[in-house]
This record gives sequence, C-alpha cells and structure tokens, in this order.
Amino acid sequence: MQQYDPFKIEPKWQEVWRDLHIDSVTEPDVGSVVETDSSGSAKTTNNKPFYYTLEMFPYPSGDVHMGHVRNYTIGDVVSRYKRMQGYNVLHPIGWDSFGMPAENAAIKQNSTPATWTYANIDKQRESLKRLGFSYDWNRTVITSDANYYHWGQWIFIKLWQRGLVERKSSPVNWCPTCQTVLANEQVIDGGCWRCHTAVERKELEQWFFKITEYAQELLDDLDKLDGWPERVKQMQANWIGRSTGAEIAFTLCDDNGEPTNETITVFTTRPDTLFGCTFFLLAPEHPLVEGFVSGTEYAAEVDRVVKLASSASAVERSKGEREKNGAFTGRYVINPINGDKVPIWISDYVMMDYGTGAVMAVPSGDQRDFEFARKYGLAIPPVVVSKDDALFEELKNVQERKLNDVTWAEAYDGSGIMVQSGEFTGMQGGKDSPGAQAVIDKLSTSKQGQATVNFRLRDWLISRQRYWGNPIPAIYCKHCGIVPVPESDLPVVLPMDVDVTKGETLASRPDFYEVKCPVCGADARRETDTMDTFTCSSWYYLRYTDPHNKSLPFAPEKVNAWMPVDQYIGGIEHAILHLLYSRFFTKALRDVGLLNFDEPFTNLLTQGMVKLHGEVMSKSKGNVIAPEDIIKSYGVDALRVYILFMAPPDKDLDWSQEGLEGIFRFINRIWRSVYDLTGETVVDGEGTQLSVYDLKIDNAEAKKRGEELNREYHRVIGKVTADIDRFNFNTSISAIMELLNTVSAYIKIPVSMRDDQLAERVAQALVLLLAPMAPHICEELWSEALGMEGSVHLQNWPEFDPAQAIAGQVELAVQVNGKIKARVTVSSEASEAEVQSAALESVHEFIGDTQAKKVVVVPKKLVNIVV
RNA sequence: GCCCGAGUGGCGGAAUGGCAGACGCGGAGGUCUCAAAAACCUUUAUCCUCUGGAUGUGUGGGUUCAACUCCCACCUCGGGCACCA
Repeated sequence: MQQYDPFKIEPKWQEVWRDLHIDSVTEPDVGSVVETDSSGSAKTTNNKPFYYTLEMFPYPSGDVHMGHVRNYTIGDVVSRYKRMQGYNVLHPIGWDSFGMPAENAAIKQNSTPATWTYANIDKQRESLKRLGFSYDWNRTVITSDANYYHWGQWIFIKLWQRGLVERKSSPVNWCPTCQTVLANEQVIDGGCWRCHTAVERKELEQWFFKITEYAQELLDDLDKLDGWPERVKQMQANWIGRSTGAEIAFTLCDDNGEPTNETITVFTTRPDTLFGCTFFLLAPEHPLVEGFVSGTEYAAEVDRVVKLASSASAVERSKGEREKNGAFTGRYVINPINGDKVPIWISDYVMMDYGTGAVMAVPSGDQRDFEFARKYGLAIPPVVVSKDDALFEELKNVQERKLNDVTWAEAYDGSGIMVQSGEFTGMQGGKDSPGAQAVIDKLSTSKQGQATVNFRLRDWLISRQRYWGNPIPAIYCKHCGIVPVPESDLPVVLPMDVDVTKGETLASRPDFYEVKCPVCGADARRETDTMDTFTCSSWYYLRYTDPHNKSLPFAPEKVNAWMPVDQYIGGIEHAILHLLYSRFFTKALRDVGLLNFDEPFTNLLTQGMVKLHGEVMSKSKGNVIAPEDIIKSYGVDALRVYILFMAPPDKDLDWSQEGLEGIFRFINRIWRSVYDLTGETVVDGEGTQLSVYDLKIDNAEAKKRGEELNREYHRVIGKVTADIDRFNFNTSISAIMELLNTVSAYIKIPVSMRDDQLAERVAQALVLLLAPMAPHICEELWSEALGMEGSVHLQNWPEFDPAQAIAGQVELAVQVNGKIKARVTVSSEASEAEVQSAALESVHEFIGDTQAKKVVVVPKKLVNIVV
C-alpha cells in the first residue's frame, strides 16, 4: 500500500458524502415525538434522541480564518461524535450577512454591498466544504435573504404588538465615522465597537426593544445555565447590574426657600445613611436645572459646569481620576427623614441615565460625595461608623447631630452602627441592612419612600441610519401616527440598487419611502432606518429548525422539538452582545406564544483565540496564517487534529508550524499502523517497505504484547469517550497516540505470531475514535484498509469493558511518611492485607522493625506507611 | 474600587486530594544509508559529593497519612464592570 496522501482521499470522500447526503439531519417527524428521555430530550419514533449542535455563524468578510476553523472543527467533532452515539443530530450553518463592513467594502470597490457579501459567502461556503464539516447544507440561513429578513420584520411587529418596541427620544451613542447610532452594548471603552471612533452623546428619537422589561428574568435565569462558563454569566450579571435600595422623595423648596408640593425622587442603595445627607445633586443635563437658575445669580456658574460636562467625551468621563465639578443652584430640598433643608447642586459625576438623574449626597458614606464636600466646603457628618472606628465610643448613643465633620481621609462605605440618626441610632447600617430596611419602612408610611430595584441595563437601541440592514417595517402617517406595515405587505424589500458609493441610504429613495398609510390611505412616509444586525443574529438558531417555512418564522412544534440548542460554540467576544440579545429574543418570543422554553442555549463553550507569537492574527498586522495554505501542504485532517490537539478549546492557542508537523507525522503513523495491523505493508515513494519486524520476539513476548494491547484498547476507548464528553479534545488525541504507541510495539511482531482478531479490533477502534476529528483518512481506512461496509461516520461509537483495562499485575508506589521509597508489584486482585504486607516488606530496609502507626492503601495506586 | 479567570520543564500542555511533568514539539545519542531525507530505537525537570540523594507546580502559611488540586493571606498576568449613587 502507498503512503498517506490527503490530496487524493479528501476530495474523493467529500464527493461521496455529498452524494449520499450523509450530513443531512433526518427531519424529525415532529408530529410523532413519542417520549422524552431522562435528560428531557425529545425522541422521534425511530427512538433517536435529538441533539442540536450550533456554532456561531460567520460574518462573510473575506474567506474563513483560523478562528473559524477552530470554532467549526469543535462543533463538527461534537456533531459527528453524537451521531455515532445514536443521536439525531442537527448541525446547521448560515451567514450573518447584513452590516457595515459590506457598505464600506462596496464603497472601496465601487460595487454594491450585496455583490461583495454574496461573493464572500460563496467563497466561505467552498472553504467550509473543503474543511469537511458535516453541515446540513439544506438548512442554510442567510440573514440578508428576503425569505429570512421577512420573518425578522414579522417578529418586530409581534414584539411591537406586545409592547416591547418603543420609539422614544433619549440620549444615545452616535458614531460619527459610521454615521449611525449604537446600542450601549456596542460602545467599548467609549468607542464604537467596530471602528473604535469615540462615540458622541446625542439626544435623538430612535427605536428600542424593551429588554429592560426582562432584566430581572435575564439575571435570575443565569442560575439555570449550569452548562455556561462562570465568566460569561458573571459578565452578563455585571452588565445587567442589579442594585437593591430605595426611592426616596425629597420635597422641593421654591425660590424663597419655602416647601412646595413638588418632590424630586432619588435612588439610593444606602437609605440607612439618609441622616448624613447634607446636599443634593442633579445631573448637569437634568431637565429641572434650567428652570431653577435662569435669571438668577447662580445661572452663570451652573452654565459653566453644564458646558464643562457636555464637552467631556464619554472616553474622558470614563477614564482615570476625575476632578469633580459642581455648582449650587440656589434651591433647596427637604430631607424627609429629619426635615433638614439641604442645598441642590449640580455635578458632572451624576449620570442622567442611571437611577433618576438625582442623588442624595452622603459625604461620610460615599467617596465621590466626600471629595465633592471637601472641595466645596460642605458638612460631612458621620452616620454609619465601624465599631473599630475611633468615633464609635464617642457617638454610639448620640441621636442628634453633634459632630458635623470627620477627620477621616476618605468616606466609610462599609457596614457599621448607625449614629447621629435619631431613633435609628444604634441599629446595624450597611447595604441591605436592618437599618436600611427600617428607614424605608418609616418613609413608606408617609409615602416618601419605598424599596426598589435599579438596573444598569438600558433598553436596546435597534435602529440604524444605514442601508445594508433589515428595513424597519413602520410607516409614519400624519393622521394615524406611527403604524406597523401590515403582515400581508411583508417583507419590506430592501432595494438592491441603492448606490452606497454616492452616500445613498433608504432616506435618499422616495420610491422606497413614499407610501400610503395602511390605515387611512393618506400619503405617508415609510421608516428608512434599518435594524441593528444583532436583531438578525438573535433568532437565526430558531430558523434552522424550520428554514423553509413560508408562513411563519418557524413552526412551534419544530422549534420546540429541537430547541434549546444542546451545545453552542463560539467566541468570548459575544459574551454580552449576542448572547444577551438572543436570551431576550427567546423570552420575548415565548411570551408572544411562539415557543415554550426559557433559554436558547443549554450548554455554551467559549473557544479561545488562535494567535501567532502571542498576538491576535489580523490583516493589518500582516501575521495571518491562512487555513488554505496549511491545507495545501498538510491536508484538512492534519489541520483539524492539530487545532484540537494544541490547547484545550477554551484557551487561546499559539500557532506553531513544528507542532503541526508532529500531527502530520501522527496521521501518517495512523495510516501505516492500521494497514500494518491488517497485515498489509505500506511502502514509501521509492517502494521501500516501512514495516520493521523484530525477529527476536518469541511467542511469550508476542502474548505479553497482545495482552498489553488489549488492555490499552479498552482503557483508551474509555478515556477518549470521557474526554470528548468534557470537550478535552487535546487529551483525547493524546490517548489515541498512546494506543498508537502500543500498536507500534505490537506490529513489530511478525505477522504469523499475531492475534488477528485483536489486531482487527484495535485497527477498527483507532479509526472509529479518530473519525470525528479526522473524518477523511478514517473513512478511507474504514473502507479500504479494513474493508468495511458503509460510512465510518454512521457506525456506532466503540464500546469497552473497564474490567479489561486493568492489568493482572499492578505496580504500586510505596511511600513512607508520604515519600516514595519503593515499588511493589502485586496482583490487581490482591486483598488489602496482602498489599499491606508486601508494601511493609519492600520498605523494611528503611524502617527496620519500627511499627507502622498507620497504613493507607489506595487500591491499584499506592501505599503510604506512617511511622 | 468591585467581580471573574489563570500562573506547572526549553515550548504547547497532562494529572476525581493518591507515583507531578501523560501526549506532542524541540534537543541529544543511535540504527538504516555512499550520503541525506523519511522511518525506527534510546534519552531528555533541576541540582548534588551521581549504582545514590536532595529539590521542585507564582510566594508565604494552614488542613491532611498524602496538596498542582482544599482553606487563608499575598504577588503577577489576562478579562468584565465602573464617577452606577
């Protein structure tokens, strides 16, 4: 037999698989889902449980890169492995094809976004096929196809009808480079997530999805996601940012300092510190500020601070130590707990879009308020002190305010005892403390306060002033207001002839936006904004379950049968954006009545990046290793196995050419060894025989090697199975290498002295175990070397007997006081007493006749003798 | 500041509390060859007074018969959030 040649066998089998439709999922007969197994998975009448593997679909910007190869190889291994284990596996692929890069590329190439996008999709599709991924190509979803975005518009309208869509004016993030607004999640370090330009804040009327209505559930359900990495859940929890506390209403005084009927409400997490509130703060852009100061002596200074705040970019405001600027407005509010009249200031450290835009300042308990008070000479009375604090003894029973200032260098925001706090003095204060609760209770009797929860999460801004996206199906009518496009008129088709090279958008196209009102028939204007591309990627995994449906985005019975996704695989960069939005979509569509589960992805694997010399590969750095070039030299199987072998999947991987050659050698050895096990000899290009027999081997030695091989056979099947279950692909490949090393010793035995049945069994196991990772060579060996019928990928995963993985004789380490002093070989069935006496015997020279205090026996591993 | 992760040979990395360094890369030596490549075999944590012994998983403590693994404190690196009241 000739040596391994990937370039002959890889195209050959890819063609065979395509013609056999080997990768298409058996469409579940959803009407006849008969039972659910113990894990809750649905089963079809053929009794195969469903398994849905999904990898994050690519954005078609150029050809596939190493990150894709890694992502999709992991998914492919899981899919093939699960299929061999008897699951009905859904493993689809598609393209997330709307978005800015297509517009930029079109401008650069004097073309259209569609031309560029679809050319890249074709290129990527070919590459994915060349990589041998087992996708069900009949289920491809492309988000820029009208038969997909149609249903995105339909879902938009369903959410609108349910009150989850809102058009409102609010301060939003504007990217001056991309010429569009951005969602909060798309602002990274104060810059645009795509082009890094510093974003500007603008007050604009835009479309929002009310994701905040699900803030609590999105947070709570993170606890259900046992199959998600802790770090992703933590990031989402941080982003949602739940704070418990209270809303407290302060009565506003008029310009003569007399109480009015109006109140201003603040949010605080520390109602227990209310007695220490000595001033009150409004955000510079707070709507009340202008009315307070206009025409007064305070107007000039307030105006100066407002201008100072608005000129600071988001980047500056979010970096480093900030000098706190403020100005007195001339007005006062009444502290509801003690009737104190406290001055209203404005300050740039108060954010209009968190809480109520107003803050009760407690300088002794909050570092920012403390700094502000020091700068402007405001009082800092202590109200919660630690028992260890020097002030504790002095103030512990003091109810009225005696001490108006502290000598502390900084505020104390920990828990402690309430002092100078009237009837609450002596109570435990702190976040969510009894004292805090008592203050809330007291205020709530007079309706001046109530317990409440605040979230950091903002509503999702989904409108974009860009052409290459899904048109928002809304119409503005002078008489009827904003009305949805009727379902029967969907999809609102994105015209293909908008010339982005001339800066055109939908807003430059009267033939697009001039429409009749669907309600009253009057002349009306169609919305020309498109949806954020993340709306498209928030439900594509649902469409895969029913991709050709012409009357619904998906049939509920199909989506409910397949979903949730059993295993989702993708990059950590989507920890917040895509994964949070998808969770929101799932919950919202559940409430619309389209599906019956709460979370879209049961298990999540966030794969690490592929780097070169510790740096991210990028075109601009010129350090890209193209998968195509690797495939040309080593073939697809070597690339796949290499990328799995070099690091655990969730860790970053540093590319090394030497490592790859090692894997290529391994695959060549598999080839030779499988043929050798069948008794056939592999020859190299010059016809030299590559098998070397060791003629010194006698029958006893052959028997010994056979026993060893049988043991490794059982042990390695067990190990590979367990490792793939845990996604430890690197160690599962190591285990196959170990089996191969044992095989190498076995095939030194001249053919006439071998156990043919054992050899055949081992050869089959090698091929079956490696098949999910190196599908082409294994298919070739299965049919050509082993002469088996049918595809290796449709075989059952090999079984093993744990009992046979154990040697008859085992070597134990013998420790004395935890240090290894000797080794003994005992029968694996030896009793503990036998093991003990053998162990004691072996260390006699070290311990003499000293009595052992204690002997610990770990079966088949070691013995520890304590003297 | 708050919250997560991670620190193991020359390198990538293995180890349910039970023989640290599996497996691979790289290195050294050898077989085959006129020679080389390929292949195969042996060897490869560090140190020492070297048929043996000591040390060793970021640092310092602790729990345990036994700790890379568990606990406490700290250091370094990576990531998320952050004038969030």
